[in-house]
Amino acid sequence: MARLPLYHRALAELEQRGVHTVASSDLAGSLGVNPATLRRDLSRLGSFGTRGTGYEVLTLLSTVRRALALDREWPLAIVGAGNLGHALARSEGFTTGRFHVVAILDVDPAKVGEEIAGTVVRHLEQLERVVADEKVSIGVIATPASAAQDIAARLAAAGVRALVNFAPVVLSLPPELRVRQVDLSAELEVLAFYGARTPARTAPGAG
Amino acid sequence: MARLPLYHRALAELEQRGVHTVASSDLAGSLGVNPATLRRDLSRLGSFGTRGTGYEVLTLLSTVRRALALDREWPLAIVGAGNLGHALARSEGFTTGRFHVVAILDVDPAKVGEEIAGTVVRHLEQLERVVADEKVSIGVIATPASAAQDIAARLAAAGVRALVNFAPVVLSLPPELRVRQVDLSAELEVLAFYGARTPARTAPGAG
DNA sequence: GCTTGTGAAGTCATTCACAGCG
DNA sequence: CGCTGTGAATGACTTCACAAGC
Repeated sequence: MARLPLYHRALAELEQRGVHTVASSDLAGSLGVNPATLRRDLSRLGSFGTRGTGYEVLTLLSTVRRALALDREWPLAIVGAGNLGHALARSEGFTTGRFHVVAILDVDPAKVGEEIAGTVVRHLEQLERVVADEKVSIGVIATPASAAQDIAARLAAAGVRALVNFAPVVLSLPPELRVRQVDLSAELEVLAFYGARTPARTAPGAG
Repeated sequence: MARLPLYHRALAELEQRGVHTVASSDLAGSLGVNPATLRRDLSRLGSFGTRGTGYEVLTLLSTVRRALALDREWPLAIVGAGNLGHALARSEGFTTGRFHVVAILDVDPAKVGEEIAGTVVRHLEQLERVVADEKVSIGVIATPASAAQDIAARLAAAGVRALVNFAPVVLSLPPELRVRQVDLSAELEVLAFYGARTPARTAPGAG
């Protein structure tokens, strides 16, 4: 369920603000989602709202958190210590909450030994050992496209169960491996596609 | 059509390799897509293959390229020169082909003046001017979540037509603006969700 | 014989709309 | 009354399957 993280974030924010209760229409509205969709999503979790009132923020938050399995630790390994690898290792998303970067790997000897956000870069040779030792469950591929398939296969063989792939290649892997593809140029290209179709807007301030 | 970039990449690669002709089943197979889906997608572009033979790579490539509007220039502005902004400005996806980073903006005076991949960081104040002067059509938001909505609104008002948002917030903007949301922690959370449901795999090498 | 292009069927997700409950 | 939870309706997209054409 790809919308759960969205709900999770919104609920965490409501909790911060001390809100106790929220109606599906309010929560959905702030997220640009149809209220019925939200209610159906939540009903999958078996979660109970109160008719006439809405959902209790605290209860719902912990239900969603448990559904997302954010009540346990998820050790990450980042492969590729280039621009992107650096940025990811330091990024809030990859260091906040239950995700922890436990290893960064690279082939380049010049990068090995470097410390990024408290983690020392190790040589790619050690991939299998690191995955086993650190019980890495999610691998992050931030290598050039040419290396990605090989790295993915090694991560898979080493026992990793899920991958986030930032390299612009379609990975072929055993189907039990969960893969999320994040493709920066594809995002831009999709925008170009639609942008070309949208009539040009008039200058700043107009309209 | 979110699959076009995929086709585009695969076709570019085939062209590189000097392949002249390709069948839908081959192209689709290498991309993990159903051949019928691929054929239907391509037929939307009005593109013609040859029955019994397949598609001519060169023709198809240029058709797809034109459909993606990659036959014109797309000037980008990156807002936020933190870890992610740096990485994006230097990343291949953002510098290759028809996308060009024409401006990088940040509030932090310490960052202003710094040169990243040939572009000098300017102060956020200049956003409106830069968008107009450089005819920026796509804005990239790489700021903290707290700043994103404000920046997005300014970019929109300044005349930008599409946004890629890396900040973990749902932006509320006029609907004629195309927005692509890229959310790193959401990707991880989705994997955690599925990962928790998959039975644990046995140790490396087994299976 | 091989592969495209596409009606028709099938699948999955979203949304409507309302009964049921607080 | 208001809001949830959910059958039923809708809609979007995918896939099948085959006639048409090289």
